[in-house]
Amino acid sequence: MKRTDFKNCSCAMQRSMGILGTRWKPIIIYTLRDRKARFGQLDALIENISRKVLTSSLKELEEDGIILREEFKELPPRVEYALTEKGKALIPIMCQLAKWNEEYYEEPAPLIL
Amino acid sequence: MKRTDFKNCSCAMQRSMGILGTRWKPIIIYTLRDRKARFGQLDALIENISRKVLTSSLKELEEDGIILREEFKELPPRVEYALTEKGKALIPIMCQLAKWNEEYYEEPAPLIL
DNA sequence: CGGAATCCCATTTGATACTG
DNA sequence: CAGTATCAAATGGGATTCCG
Repeated sequence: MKRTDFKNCSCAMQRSMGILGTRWKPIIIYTLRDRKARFGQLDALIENISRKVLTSSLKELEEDGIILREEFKELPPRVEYALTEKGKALIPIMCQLAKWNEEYYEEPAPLIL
Repeated sequence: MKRTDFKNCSCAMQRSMGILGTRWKPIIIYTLRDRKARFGQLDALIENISRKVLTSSLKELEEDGIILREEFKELPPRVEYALTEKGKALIPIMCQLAKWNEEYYEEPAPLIL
């Protein structure tokens, strides 16, 4: 069963995971919680993400109605990504998820070299 | 970069995804929100999950301090899984995630065959 | 600048059968 | 019952190059 098939499951949680159940998508949404951002900005803001994953994730999130892609016909080209209402509804949830980690996170012991 | 490497990132959201950023783990946690459950119960309650994925997910969630595995020395064997405090702290978040989907979910058009 | 295209590897997920 | 073992397949992910 592929992930996107989850979207039509009878369980709401499974449907949510059909949209969000990857490593990077929640991070992208979290990054857009308080700003629009251009492709290059997202690439810079999100550590370690590759352009390919960023591209495909943005496309899928757009298809799922989470983000909006706005293309300006300029030179050099400019594209801005922002959350839709449906996406904005996820902001508090994403923030709680980050906060949850901070509350239970234990620093890894520093390596002595 | 593998998912588990996320756990030591500087970004709290990335660290959360290092623990939860898969299809099935949030669903497992959600299923345990109001009950303990045995392995077989989880397998039955969670539609379409395979035993292998269930096994490995439970093991990792235990390592990450999200769930507790209690093994009873009986015959036939009995094992119960329950959320830890750290895991319980995720319950409201998981519930909001399910609720989010219900609010924005549109029934797929029925197929006419 | 914002991708798309290509190539390739790693990880995740899955089906099935078997075991203490 | 609660897993393992095994094998296979899908998906995710990354590096690099190219283009309008």
